[in-house]
Amino acid sequence: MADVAREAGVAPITVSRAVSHPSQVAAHTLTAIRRAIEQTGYVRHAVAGSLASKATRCIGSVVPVLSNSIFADTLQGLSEELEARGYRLLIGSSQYDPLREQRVVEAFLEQRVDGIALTGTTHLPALRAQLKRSGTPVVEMWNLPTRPLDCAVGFSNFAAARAMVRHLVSRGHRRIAYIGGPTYMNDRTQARERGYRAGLAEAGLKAREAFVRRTPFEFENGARALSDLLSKTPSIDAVFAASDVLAVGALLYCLKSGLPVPGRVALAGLDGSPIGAQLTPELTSMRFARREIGAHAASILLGRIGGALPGTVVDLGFELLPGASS
Amino acid sequence: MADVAREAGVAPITVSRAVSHPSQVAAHTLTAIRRAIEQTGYVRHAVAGSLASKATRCIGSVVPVLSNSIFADTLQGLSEELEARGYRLLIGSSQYDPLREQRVVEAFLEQRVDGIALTGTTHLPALRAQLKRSGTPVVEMWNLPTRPLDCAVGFSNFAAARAMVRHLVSRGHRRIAYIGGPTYMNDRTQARERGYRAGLAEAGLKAREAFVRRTPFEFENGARALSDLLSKTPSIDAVFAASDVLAVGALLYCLKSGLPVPGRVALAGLDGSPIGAQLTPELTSMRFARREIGAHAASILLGRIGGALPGTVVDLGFELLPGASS
DNA sequence: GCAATGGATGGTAGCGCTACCATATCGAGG
DNA sequence: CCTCGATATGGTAGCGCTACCATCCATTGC
Repeated sequence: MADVAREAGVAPITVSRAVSHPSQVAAHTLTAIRRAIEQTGYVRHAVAGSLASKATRCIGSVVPVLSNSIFADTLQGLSEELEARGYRLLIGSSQYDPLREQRVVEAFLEQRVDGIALTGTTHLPALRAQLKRSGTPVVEMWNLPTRPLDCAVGFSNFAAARAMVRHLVSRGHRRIAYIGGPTYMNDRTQARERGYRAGLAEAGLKAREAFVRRTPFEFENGARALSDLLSKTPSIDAVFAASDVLAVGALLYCLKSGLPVPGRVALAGLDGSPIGAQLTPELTSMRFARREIGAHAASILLGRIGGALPGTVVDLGFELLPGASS
Repeated sequence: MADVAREAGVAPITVSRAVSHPSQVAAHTLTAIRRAIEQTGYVRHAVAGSLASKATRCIGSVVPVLSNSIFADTLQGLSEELEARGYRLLIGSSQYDPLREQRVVEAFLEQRVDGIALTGTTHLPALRAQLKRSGTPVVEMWNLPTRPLDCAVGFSNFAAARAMVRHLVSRGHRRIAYIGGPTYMNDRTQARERGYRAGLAEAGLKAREAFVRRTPFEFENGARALSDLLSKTPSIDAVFAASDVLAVGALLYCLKSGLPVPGRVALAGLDGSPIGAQLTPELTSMRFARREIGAHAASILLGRIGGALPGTVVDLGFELLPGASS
């Protein structure tokens, strides 16, 4: 930077301003500095800048996994919105493990990110304490917390699951089984399972533990769970899979086995994934505002960085996508 | 840090060592410092550390998109390997736009990442120059460059595509159409298309432009392209889709339309995506070492940071996954 | 015509850490 | 007993930038 300043015939501080706050520098000075930067091949040292300004212009985000495209859409929304405002996005994955989540967040705090976006509302108490102590703005995504850490944006996983069960009931199904993800430290999955039970209760149906399967989010597991349900409890007439990965796996299993859907068993998912819409029969699912969750999360964080108060909770709702599978 | 030092009764530099190079500090001192850190709630300031040590222990990576799980696997491999060695991964997406790739890399260089992992071997000349000038270790992934920027790890997209055409020919298909991605600044897609033509030429078949479709990687586009091919050139007996997203879209279109596969038209993809294996008929595809590409990229970069010379190029090959769709 | 105003630029100090060298301490060996 | 080397700890300087205040000049209003 000293080189650039010498080359342009100005003080280093003016170069700094030309790079970071161009509006505060006269047009001709700016031109001279830009040429000098070009000539010297200067690359701004963001690390030094962050240290001096006490702001990194980076936001850290934790998602369970990258391989599930539902979170990819949210990250895309986050990233685009942040980039437009001159911020960068750091991404970490927790692999659905709260301890890994904590470690990723600790690394973010060491990097002094200006804000953090977490997936879900269940976090280790130690992590909650660390976040509070650090004073870093935080937004929880993909569910509505009863007690937000700071801010949140998402939808009610409980209500979405209940609505899907209502839909299945309205289609005349009564013996509705459930395939969902593991519930340990996963508020979204827990809420969906509770929504399933609530939907049954509402319709005067009783929830049977024999109708419930919990398994990691992989196509094969959806297929395996359905096959198991059909053999152990053949009386079922519908399956609600609380994730499209599992639902698609189940549906493909039916197609492979020649089981009519919804003739033998009706199927419904959640998440509104693109692949479900391509299948025959089209998978009944639930659309969530995946991209918008990210975009809103970005806005909320930037607002908080700009001085807005914590406590914002945004509900983006959901939309039923009825398909021929139910 | 000064607080911690006072609390533990040592000099700040000893605290620094306790955090960064614990082996150089006596056991009892370490214990005292650890307790002091606990008590004061000290969080290491990685930004200041990076400035002083001239090393950020961060690697930047650019992928075309996050929503395609094939790159997610590579990122997972990268991330795990890096974490195990105390490095962190920054992720940026180019959206298949070389200008965006350049901007993402520029941001990485400003952050002074210790290494960069790029997807593909086609980059804007300005970017190549910037990377050379910066001296940052770089590894190109997912293809074998004729002229590597620095190091590379991947496989021959050309040979993989040609092998798939050979497979289709061996199954008796002669009028083989092609559905691939847009070729602009995308070396993988270009190589696959060349592989397709080479495979045809080898078998004494001539490549017809009317048999070729180029379209962005979305399920719907695979379906649309196949439908278009079947109506405009109904004589085709096989389609090679140079990406599983397009191939799955095409296969689902056949299932929906009641077209027998491979009876009416045989189908083959590339990428070995999990969904293709779940379909009926199972999609013929090609497995690439997606995770290993990332893991190797990490090793190579860390080697370069440790002083290894540039020029390493690793070919991880590919494996044909014959399915019932061809 | 002169103070008041505002825009452009510069000097200085310091962000929090670590590299480098210096120093202190201890036990082993001659 | 003294030297030597190994291990543990400390002092100092500086990484490259920006916040803060000061300065300077041109313009404006009365």
